[in-house]
Amino acid sequence: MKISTRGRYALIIMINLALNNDITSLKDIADKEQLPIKYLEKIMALLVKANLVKSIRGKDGGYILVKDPSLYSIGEILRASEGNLESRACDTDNCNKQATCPTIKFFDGLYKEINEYVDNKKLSDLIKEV
Amino acid sequence: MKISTRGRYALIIMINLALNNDITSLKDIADKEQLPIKYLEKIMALLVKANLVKSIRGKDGGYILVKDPSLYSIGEILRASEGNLESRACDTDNCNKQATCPTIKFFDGLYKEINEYVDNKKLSDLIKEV
DNA sequence: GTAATTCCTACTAAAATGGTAGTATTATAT
DNA sequence: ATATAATACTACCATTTTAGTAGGAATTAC
Repeated sequence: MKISTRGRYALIIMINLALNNDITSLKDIADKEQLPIKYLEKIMALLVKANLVKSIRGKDGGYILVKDPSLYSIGEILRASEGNLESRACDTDNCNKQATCPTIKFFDGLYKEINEYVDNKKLSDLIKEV
Repeated sequence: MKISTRGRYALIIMINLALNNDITSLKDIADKEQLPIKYLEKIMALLVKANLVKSIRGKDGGYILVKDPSLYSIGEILRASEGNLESRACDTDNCNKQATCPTIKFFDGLYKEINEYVDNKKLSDLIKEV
C-alpha cells in the first residue's frame, strides 16, 4: 500500500525541475537532494519515456519540463514511475470467481478514490506547499 | 500501492466467518475458497492476535467473529493483516529534510483519504454486495 | 579533442511476498 | 482413555520487487 522511493524520487525530480525552470542536469539534482545519481538516472528514463520531461544530450545538457507545473497531475508522475496505482493485486481477467467475489467492488472503489486524489493534486501544488 | 494477497485473503476469511456465523474451521474456508490452508493459517494468526476473531482449539474447533460484521471496518482487517496503510515509505522521524520536504503533505493527505475509505466500509457492506 | 552530459545494458544485495513442511498442543467425541 | 481433528508454533524456501551499483557508449558544447 506504499508509494516506493521510486515514485517519491520521481516527485522530487519533478519538483526540482519545476523550481529550476531551466535545463537541469541530473547531477545537480542528485547533489542537491543527496540521492544516488545512478538510481535517479533509471527513474528519469521512465519520466522521459512517458514524455513528462524532455532530455537534452551532450555537454550542458540535462532535463526540462515539457509543460507548466500546474498541468502535471501527481497521478501521471506516479503512474509513470510506479506503474498503475491499482490497489487490487489479483487479476480479475483470469479469475474464475470474479462474478461472485465480494472484494472486487471494494478494491475498485478504493482505486477510484486514490486516483481522484492523485489526479487532482498538481505538481504546482507541491511546490506551493514548501 | 497494492493490497497484497495477504490482505485480500484476510478479507475473504472474514467474509466467510461472517456468512457462516458459527464456529468455522480453516479447512472449510480453504476448501471452499480453494486457497492454501497453510498460508491462511498464518494470516489467521494475525487476525487472532489483533483480536478480530476468537479461536477455539481442539476437535470441532475453529474460528468465530467476536462482534457483528457491521462493527468491523475493512480498515481494521487490512491493518491487522497488511500492517499500516501508510502510503509514504520514508521515515519522517529520521529524515533531516522533513521540515522542507514538499512531498510529506501530499503523502499524508493520501494516507488520510485511504484510511477514511477503508474505515467507513464495513465487513457487512462487502457481504451485502455479493 | 576534451569534458560533461544523457543513454543503455548488465549485475547485485536485501527485503517482501507467497507460500510449504513438520511438529506440538489442545480439546472433543466416542 | 484414546483417537481424532482442530489450532499454534517454528523453520524453511522460491520468486519477485526494490533499491541500488558498475561500466561504458553516444552525443554535444566549447
